[in-house]
Amino acid sequence: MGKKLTKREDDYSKWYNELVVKADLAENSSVRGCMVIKPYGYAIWENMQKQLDQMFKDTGHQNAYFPLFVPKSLFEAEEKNAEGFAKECAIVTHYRLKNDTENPGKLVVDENAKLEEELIVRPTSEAIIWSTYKKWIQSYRDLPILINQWANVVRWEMRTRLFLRTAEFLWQEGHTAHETKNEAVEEAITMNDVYAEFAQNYMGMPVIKGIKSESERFAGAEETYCIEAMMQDGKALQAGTSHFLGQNFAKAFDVKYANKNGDLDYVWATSWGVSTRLMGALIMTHSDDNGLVLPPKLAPIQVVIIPIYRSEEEFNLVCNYVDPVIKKLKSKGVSVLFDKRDSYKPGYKFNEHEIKGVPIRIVAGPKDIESSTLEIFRRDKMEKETIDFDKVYSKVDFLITDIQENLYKKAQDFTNSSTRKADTFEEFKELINKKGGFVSAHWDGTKESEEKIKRETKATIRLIPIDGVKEKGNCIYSKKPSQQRVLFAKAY
RNA sequence: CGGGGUGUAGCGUAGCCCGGUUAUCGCGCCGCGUUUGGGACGCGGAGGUCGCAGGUUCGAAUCCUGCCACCCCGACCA
Repeated sequence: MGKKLTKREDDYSKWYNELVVKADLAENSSVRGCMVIKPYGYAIWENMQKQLDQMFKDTGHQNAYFPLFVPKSLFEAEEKNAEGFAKECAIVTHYRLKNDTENPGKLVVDENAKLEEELIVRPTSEAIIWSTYKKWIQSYRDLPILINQWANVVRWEMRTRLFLRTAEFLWQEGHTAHETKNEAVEEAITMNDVYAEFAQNYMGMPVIKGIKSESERFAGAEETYCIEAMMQDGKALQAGTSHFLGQNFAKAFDVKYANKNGDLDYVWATSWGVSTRLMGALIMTHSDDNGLVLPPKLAPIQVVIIPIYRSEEEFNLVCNYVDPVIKKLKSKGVSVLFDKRDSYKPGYKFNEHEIKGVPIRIVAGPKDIESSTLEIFRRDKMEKETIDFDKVYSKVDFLITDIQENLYKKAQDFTNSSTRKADTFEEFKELINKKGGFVSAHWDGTKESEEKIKRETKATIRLIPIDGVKEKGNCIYSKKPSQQRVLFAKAY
């Protein structure tokens, strides 16, 4: 496994990359900007998916699937949306290859197979979905439409990074249509709350809820709600967004419904999404120099059991000893791995599972059989203790809850201590450059100030807090009056 | 697309400035044996178009030219 990881500030991105690779989550693929998610990483994503999917269903949504390709004419229908994504689109122009007559064994694009109309590989699905909704919606009786899709999208980013920004990524995107503005706004807020709940209760990651400034808003949205998290290097990460789209897409795709009075009106829309970026957030929130640290609720393996033995007889004794533990934990829904590989020594296994972030480790050997005990270890605090054999079930129960809570609390404390107030631009620059983290400061609400602050400090407005206290003050940049503090940070 | 850097075994690297036997070392991999309560050890073994294409030279990983790929810093972004 080699040398230890180090989370030094100047080495943070190296630390992150090594962590992803060593923990066996993912690696760069041979395709530009794309990554391979390995089985262990995918298992975490599946746990996330499962939970989110349930939460979407609990809020009345259904899953569906729409095409990967978006004809250019549909893509350009909503102008702001199209403009926002135009610079990062993969485009299908041909549909056939042929043998290269000059280079035997090689293929070239068949110029005769040029498409009449180019197909855009979806960077997001509003266009293809709204062109479909047009056919589905005629009356108020057809509303609301509350649909989610699990899919991959492609955004041709200049610079990519495992999980945080890849050219292709997996995500879910919800697309809803409503009769009234209020209903749509409420939907967008509800889904942002769902994301926040998921992040905090399942990922153990504290987030701050807010709305985006106009310049950070999703292309084509009237309002973007978001959750933002603070990473261990003091940079912020946008973890999820939920957009109130107004009637922009309804107008672009001419989606009207007859209301109860028989009048035609455009429908109101929302869209919302989270992606495999959440994996990056999870990694950067909890991990330490010993490797990944996973919250029990999302860990593919919650408990790993490692046998200690010298001979086959001893191995069999240990197997018999832990067999009831494995069975009972599994019957209680705990995910258990009995690591009986003979090709690795215990010390190697200890480290491997620590790097992979397995929350709880149980070790059993001849000494334990003799004294009716087990050794139990918790990854978050790196502490081990010896417990009575009979206490193992209640101990595991306790640890699953306690580790989950402890991780959240630790991250919460970090976020709190990384959030500071600034009242002058000098103070602001000092905090952003020396300490990082969130800086809470007054802003006059203009694009100009926002842009100038960004240019001078590289910090952006991450969000205007939803739960924030209203407090009058003066913009740190322009000194013009402001009604509320907003959160700035350098961001991923 | 601008600025900088790097390409040598699956991974990480030495050698390059100053050309000269069979290209260095570590990890990993394979075999045998001893080991197994915190990343084992010994012995043996496999694995290389030195990024690609030209050029200079008796001779190129090393010098020259062109190309390609990747990484980092900007701009762009979930």
